Amino acid sequence: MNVRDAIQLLKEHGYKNTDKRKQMLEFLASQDKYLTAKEVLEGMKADFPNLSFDTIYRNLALFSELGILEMTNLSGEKHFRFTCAKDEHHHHFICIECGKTKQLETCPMEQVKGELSDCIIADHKFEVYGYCNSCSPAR
Amino acid sequence: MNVRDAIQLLKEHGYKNTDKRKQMLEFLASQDKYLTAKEVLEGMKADFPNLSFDTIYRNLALFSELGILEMTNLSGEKHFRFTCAKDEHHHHFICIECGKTKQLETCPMEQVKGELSDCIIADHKFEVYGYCNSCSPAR
DNA sequence: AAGCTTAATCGGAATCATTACGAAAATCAT
DNA sequence: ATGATTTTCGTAATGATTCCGATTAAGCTT
Repeated sequence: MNVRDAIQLLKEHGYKNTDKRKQMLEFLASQDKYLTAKEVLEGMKADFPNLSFDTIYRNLALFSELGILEMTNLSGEKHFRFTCAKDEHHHHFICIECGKTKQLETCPMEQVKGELSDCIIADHKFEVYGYCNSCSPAR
Repeated sequence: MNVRDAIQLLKEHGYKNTDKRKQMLEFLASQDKYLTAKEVLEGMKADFPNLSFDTIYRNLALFSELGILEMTNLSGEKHFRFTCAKDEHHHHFICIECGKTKQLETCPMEQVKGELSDCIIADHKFEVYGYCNSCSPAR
């Protein structure tokens, strides 16, 4: 996924290509981390001083639906990041300090299926939190 | 963990044993699922019609700190459940329909450590969502 | 058992994230 | 350029959670 693909995807689904959407996508693509709606808004203030929260939230939700963004809930707040280049299913390590993320190879679902043979599995969440090599706590 | 142990734990830490705390613990212990603050409040309305949200939230947070409750964030809302009898580290399957939980044996952290040798791991979250055997979707 | 100290609770207001909505502006196909 | 449809703005509404001053209750001391 990249910005061009994302815009193409929007068009294919009948959504319009606006300056704000393009800018949002570019901003999100430039950050290798999960961002809150507020952080996205602030990252765009320079170019669009009157940008509304409605626009941010509506587009974040839309982009997530289309698979352009990945979404997760961190301490009660929605966070979004541009979908990783690697298209396969994956999980993340997330740095508590700087927010940077790292894709993980491990997915425990194959192993867990045996334990849940009597259940219908719909979804799962696996995330690892800690300090990345740049942020090892200096204490 | 059971209600008696929990009350003992409160005392050891200098917290008082109130009727409301006891009732909250009993209610939570009686439910094998994650509950929201509101659900706890409603479960106690019969006995304490004027119970305040402040009391619920304050005690839920306290109980979690002391390890009496397990907490997780489900679609943006805090949910709490009485700590499972099995004291070892574990994760949960959570039924989307009825909310009932099932402990899992699988924990992917041993496997993932190799991938994150350059990071300091502080925490992780693993949850599986789906339909339990009583709730297989009737469609 | 009464008094005292401190913690717990109430009731309601404040905060924060998120969603909703009518009016105005922008996009895209024609 | 025109018109139909989306998108955006500005702001209000909602819902969960936290905060706070005043009141009440627990548990210790005598």
